[in-house]
Amino acid sequence: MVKVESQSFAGSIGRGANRDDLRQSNLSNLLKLVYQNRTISRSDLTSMTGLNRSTISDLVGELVGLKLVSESETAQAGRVGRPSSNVSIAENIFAITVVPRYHSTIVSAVSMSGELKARARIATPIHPSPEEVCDATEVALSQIRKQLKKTDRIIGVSVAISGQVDVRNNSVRICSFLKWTEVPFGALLSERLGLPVQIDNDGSIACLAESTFGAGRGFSDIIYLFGGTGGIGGGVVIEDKLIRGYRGYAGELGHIRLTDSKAVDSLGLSGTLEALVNREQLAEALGLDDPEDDELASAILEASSPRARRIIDKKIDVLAIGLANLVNIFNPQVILLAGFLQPLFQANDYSLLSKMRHSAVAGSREHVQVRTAALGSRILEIGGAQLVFQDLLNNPAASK
Amino acid sequence: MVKVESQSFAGSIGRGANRDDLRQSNLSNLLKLVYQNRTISRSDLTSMTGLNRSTISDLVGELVGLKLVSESETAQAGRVGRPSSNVSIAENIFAITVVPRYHSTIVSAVSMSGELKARARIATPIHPSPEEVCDATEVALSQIRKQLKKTDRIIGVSVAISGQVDVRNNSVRICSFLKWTEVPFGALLSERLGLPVQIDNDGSIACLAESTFGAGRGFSDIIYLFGGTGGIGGGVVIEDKLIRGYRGYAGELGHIRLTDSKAVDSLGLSGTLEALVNREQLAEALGLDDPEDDELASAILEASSPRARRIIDKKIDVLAIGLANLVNIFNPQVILLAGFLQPLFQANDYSLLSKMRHSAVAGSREHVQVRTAALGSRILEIGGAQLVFQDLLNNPAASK
DNA sequence: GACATTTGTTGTCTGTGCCAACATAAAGCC
DNA sequence: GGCTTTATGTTGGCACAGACAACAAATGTC
Repeated sequence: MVKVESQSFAGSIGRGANRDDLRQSNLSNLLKLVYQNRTISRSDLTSMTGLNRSTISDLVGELVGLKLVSESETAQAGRVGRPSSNVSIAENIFAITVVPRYHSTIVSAVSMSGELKARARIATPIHPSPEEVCDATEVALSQIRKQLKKTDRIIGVSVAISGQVDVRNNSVRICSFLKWTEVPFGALLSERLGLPVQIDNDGSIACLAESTFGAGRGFSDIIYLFGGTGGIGGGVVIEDKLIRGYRGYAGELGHIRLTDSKAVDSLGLSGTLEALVNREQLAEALGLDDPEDDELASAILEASSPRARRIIDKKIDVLAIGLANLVNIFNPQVILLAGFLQPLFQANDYSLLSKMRHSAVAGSREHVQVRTAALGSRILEIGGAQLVFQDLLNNPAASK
Repeated sequence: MVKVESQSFAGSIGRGANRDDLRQSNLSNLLKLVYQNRTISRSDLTSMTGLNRSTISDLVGELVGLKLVSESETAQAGRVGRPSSNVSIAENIFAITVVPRYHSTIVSAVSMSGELKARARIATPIHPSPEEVCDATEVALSQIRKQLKKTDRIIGVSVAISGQVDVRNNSVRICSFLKWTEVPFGALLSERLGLPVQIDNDGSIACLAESTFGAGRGFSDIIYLFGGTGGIGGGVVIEDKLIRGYRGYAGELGHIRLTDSKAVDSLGLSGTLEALVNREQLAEALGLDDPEDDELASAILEASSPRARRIIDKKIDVLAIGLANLVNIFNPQVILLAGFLQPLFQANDYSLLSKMRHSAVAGSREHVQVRTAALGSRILEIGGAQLVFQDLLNNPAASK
């Protein structure tokens, strides 16, 4: 599981730890295991944590008391010995995810058990003001609340921004798509809804989702690259942790300069990955006008005209160099490609891989795998929910 | 302080923590604080850890019992109240650092208190075999042992390799300067000396030193770039932790491709930072033949011929783009430049900074600082020693 | 049905850090 | 100098988290 905040007990130098922290740390670890597996047996918890049976019993009891997990009946049998009881994550704890898009804002309710229980799409102007997004979210939330049960609890809200987000101040630094600059949207929306709000870059959110529940599961060092209409975004996971940098702007992988080309990207930077590999150019080369994602994907895979093939090959070459740079910097286990980068990879994986390896240093290029992302269109909801649950997972006892 | 290994208690999901781990974690934190400050008062330890006075008393007592620290007299006065006693790191615990160079291998003994107590330089061939470096180290070590006292303890050895090191297997993947490929040098030297041996990339070692005791002190997100005869190496610290990647090859910052240039670097990769910004070209442009570091530095700073200035400016431009890429990827607090990159920066810092900012994304470019490195020619000894002490610092009680 | 195997529960124990009270050592004040 | 004030070290008792052992419960095996 990928951790957003390093709360790991006594992690940073200086702070000592007491018995209370010990308890919290163990509770947190246990809850994370249950969250990640949705349902898990107590005996598995025992063996995975290495803690004593009686301790697990005690800890699970506390989590049950906090109504964060529930114990269900044995279920699985067939093995010798007394069957172990199952522990399941609560199904009535919800995160609200907000995704502003063209023409509309999409708000969803995702349970801790991973279910998307309710969804509302509210029309907004093409370049909505912060207030207009707040309005839309408020309306959507009231609609969603009606669909939830009385016992359901909403614990927080996340917003996926396709731009730069200052995660320390919970504010949008710059978002060209929304035409926002320096908007303290976290505080704004939080005051309006009366709920804690976390905003984050969409690439980081998607990376979080993909690394925990998607194709990155089980890997500790991951690079995630997403190609969309807004450009190329992504995220980096190192030792199971999403890197954020000093302010949270880390991971602007699309704006890495690779060549001397004068072509510019969405931020006006020239010769970058995003400037040379983008959706519009591909759509144009394939004769498509504002295609859907899957439409573009099949067009890329089935392209036959020499011009289109040439352009696709060129983009693969540039992507290969971009990936090689990232391989040299991070020595990752796996690179995940999403959005239109996915069909680009599939169109000629051999070429991409061999050219990437050719530009990468010996050690790092040997083990690295390139894969397509596994999560579909709901990825921002999955990642956004995780962002919200993270606090709870890190500090279960505070949820009273 | 920068941690090499994440042992941070309950850090990775799954493993639970018991009271023993709690104690070890607190002991470790305390020892790290003493190590980092060389000498520190008990009251400072209390306030920095947040632990109780009596707990600190107990823990320090245990560290004294382990002979890892010693309590000295009050020393500092002037403030009201009973003066706090000082705790100092042991001065008789040593790390051996091995640095293979042209014509010789340099072996040093560095104490935990940061003192370089003994040093031996043994002549070796230009491209020594692993066995020849082992031989040299063995001879040097016996010389060094004579200079140490009976009570001095050597706890481990580190080797700084100017090449790719698989830190998992403790082996050299490839080192062009030594002409080694796939050499399990850690095991080799360890068997010969009967001491634990850790090998690592010189850039990582230098980064470790600079971030803990040098110009990176106090920063949590650091990029370190070193320019030497072998090319450009470096390291990256994120949230106080040196990134290693899957195998330990991370941080090959010199081999990032920036342009379409056909110039190749030491690994044969074209258009990379190292291919375009290197020592040989600078020396040649300045009319120097195999200059010393300081000689080259002053020549860069005092260059007057138009051709030399033009070449220097060109290199600054390329460096600016390289730094901008790193800024976009990592959103660091500070970038540290060492080796010949240092005078290059000083030659025209305004140009470097403005061009770097021009190619970087808005958020990240605002806070980032560029500084020159603070540690001098002993940096590999300082960092290498830290590598050796890391294990002890992470697990003080095991040192019995 | 007897037995082995695995898991959950309960009571006891150990050890770790906290706390309060006291002792100690300095500075400030008269 | 003697008093108070302030800050620190020390000591004994305490609370509580997790380990451990013994027992109970639930399943499979013969």
